[in-house]
Amino acid sequence: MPDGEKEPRAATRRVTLAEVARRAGVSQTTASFVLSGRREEMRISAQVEAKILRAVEETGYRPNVVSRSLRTGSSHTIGFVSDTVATTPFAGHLIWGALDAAREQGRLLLIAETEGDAELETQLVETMRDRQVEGIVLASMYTRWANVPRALLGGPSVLLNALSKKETSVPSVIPDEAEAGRCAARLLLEAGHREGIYVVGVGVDPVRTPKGSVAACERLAGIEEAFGREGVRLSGGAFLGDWQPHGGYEATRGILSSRKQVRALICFNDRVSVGAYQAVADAGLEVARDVSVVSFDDEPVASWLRPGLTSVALPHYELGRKAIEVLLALDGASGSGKVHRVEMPLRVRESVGRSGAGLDRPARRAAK
Amino acid sequence: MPDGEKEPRAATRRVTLAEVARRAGVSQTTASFVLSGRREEMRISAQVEAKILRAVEETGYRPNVVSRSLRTGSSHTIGFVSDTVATTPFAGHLIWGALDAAREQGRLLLIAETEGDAELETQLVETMRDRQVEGIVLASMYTRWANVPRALLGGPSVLLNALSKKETSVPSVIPDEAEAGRCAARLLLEAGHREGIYVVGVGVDPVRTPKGSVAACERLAGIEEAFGREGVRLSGGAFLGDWQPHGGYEATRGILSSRKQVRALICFNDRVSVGAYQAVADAGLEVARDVSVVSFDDEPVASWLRPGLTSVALPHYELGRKAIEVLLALDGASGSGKVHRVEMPLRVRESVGRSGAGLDRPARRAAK
DNA sequence: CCTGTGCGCTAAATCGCATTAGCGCGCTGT
DNA sequence: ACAGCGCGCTAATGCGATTTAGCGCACAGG
Repeated sequence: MPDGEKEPRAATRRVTLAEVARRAGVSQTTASFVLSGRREEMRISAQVEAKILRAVEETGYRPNVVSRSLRTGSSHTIGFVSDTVATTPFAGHLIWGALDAAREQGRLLLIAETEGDAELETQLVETMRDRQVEGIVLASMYTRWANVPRALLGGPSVLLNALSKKETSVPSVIPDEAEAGRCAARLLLEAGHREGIYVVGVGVDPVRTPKGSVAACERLAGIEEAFGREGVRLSGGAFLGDWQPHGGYEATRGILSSRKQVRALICFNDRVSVGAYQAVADAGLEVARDVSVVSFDDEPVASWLRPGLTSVALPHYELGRKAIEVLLALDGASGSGKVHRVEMPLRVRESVGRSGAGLDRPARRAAK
Repeated sequence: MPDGEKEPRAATRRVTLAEVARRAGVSQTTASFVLSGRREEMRISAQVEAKILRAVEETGYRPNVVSRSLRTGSSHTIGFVSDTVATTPFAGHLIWGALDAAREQGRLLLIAETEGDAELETQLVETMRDRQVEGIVLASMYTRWANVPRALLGGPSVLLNALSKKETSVPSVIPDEAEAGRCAARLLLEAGHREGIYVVGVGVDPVRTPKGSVAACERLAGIEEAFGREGVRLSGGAFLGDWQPHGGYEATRGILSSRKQVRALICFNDRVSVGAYQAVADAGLEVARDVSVVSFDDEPVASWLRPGLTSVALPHYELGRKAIEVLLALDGASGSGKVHRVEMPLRVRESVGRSGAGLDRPARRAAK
């Protein structure tokens, strides 16, 4: 056999199964059976198989997935509808995970974005069903409570990073925010912190959290639970409508100036932490030595800060994967509203110091 | 008419065009013509049209796109294949723009990711063609030279954020990096800077740029062109293999310690700038007052830094849009390798100060 | 009265594959 | 010798739309 000569195959008409069959001198049926791996089952001889495979090779035949989908009713495609893939940049990892899981199972993803528009959401879900998707993942970019649009009930679906407000049969995949809160609290406890601990992002005097944010509520609950178990109480908190650096800066400045002792901050995301770092520096203090900081999300910026920011990571990649896995495992009436929680791993860096490391420790005994 | 009672339509079998036709008492053909807006052309009476539309309304008919695709050969779907959507988080805006442009033209996006694997790339492109996509956008997450995989030639396609190494018929959409370089340089010139200007990210003594990076080459070329026109020369540069904060920090530290006067830094991306800020602070200097900084990309972090980082933005959203527009405007043999450049807008913040603002200006006269 | 023409609609083929039902052949058993 | 039974394969149908070819009817013209 000579060296495989490869001409740049022109954009010519595609080869069909019928042509392959004709070339191999068999029926289309036989070719179909062989190519779908049902040779044994259909007792097609090995010779015939060889002829068909050769014809496939020679013609460069590729099955037309559209046609197959029409016949079988499923397109090996999954719809991924999100409110905002792009506006929350690093949540692209949700898609990444979903993409990987889908590819492993021979699926592609059809994606669309609603930008929070409910009508558009319904429309897009229907457009996807029109394309015979096997199922739909409805993703939110931050963990929140959402309404399940009716259109979603027309077939298999999964909520990603969202919980239904009402009872529903649609399963959810979300990060385990409560455990993340406990994890952050335990970390501070282990470093010896028992007082002068503030949360930045949510209020505690009257509990106050950004609207609809599951993350805020569950993280706070987790934090208070873990502290409560050790008899420790938060010294205060600062509510923020959105968790951006500027708000974090102002809030932290407020905390640092008006209270007595500030030993640790639990910032509700990394952007807030960025602001907190700036405020700590402005106050002539040093993160870790004077004020410990724990954060959530683990965005890239967490590793860019100095000292490196210890953060409980949002497992976006894993969430994306899990959503696809749950979706594809769904059959019929199963699923039934189950909530799958994915662990949020702790990324330890240098922003937490031992209690009293930077100052003498007058308050240590006073605790409890 | 009573209030529209809405029962949660069960996941029942879909209504087909045949059923609609039967219900309206007309042939499938007629129904098809009406629904595809060819009523006038086919001289279908208005009454018949009304009957059909009513039947559609009553049954909630939605056309099966798969079937239509089989017949027409196109699925109103565009393939979007990227090397890494997710690893470079904020480039998700590429997808965002593409998504918007596609939706405006009634298309959905089928996406996949190669993670740089050429074989996988070919495979995915073929998988998409198997699904009868109208065309394929092959996107790169940073502007670079790339090989056009053969599979791409099997139909319409566009390179996004990438240039072909060889002559090709595939058009490209990329940011106008050279103009961005000129823009950054002009900004410094306007602020009175004429010396003590360093680039961070690429070398200048022997020119040295990260492998395959169009951005690095063209930005540098633009910078030198704009400066050259005014008789200004770069005082030096620091090559970095990858543009991350740590490298930026080290490089800037080197520049600040070993040279005489450092008045301005042109950092080749925002991450490098993050490191540069830290190094400037460590040296007891202040950004803008002592050392001006201009950057590229305009990632979110640019606005988080203090003082805010002036940066020439990568127009990801616009790039994504443009790619889809170019793709859909492609017909047949047109396109033919045209390179579309999208303007990179300047985002002015506070990191550039007037030359000599922070010190007395002994060197000012010496220039030229 | 017959033919021709245009109007308004329909029958039927088609897209490419999966799948059900069944065909012809050779072998076995009585 | 003939029925019965697998074996190895094929004919034909259907998925749900689009589209080509053409049908019947009413009306006009000769």
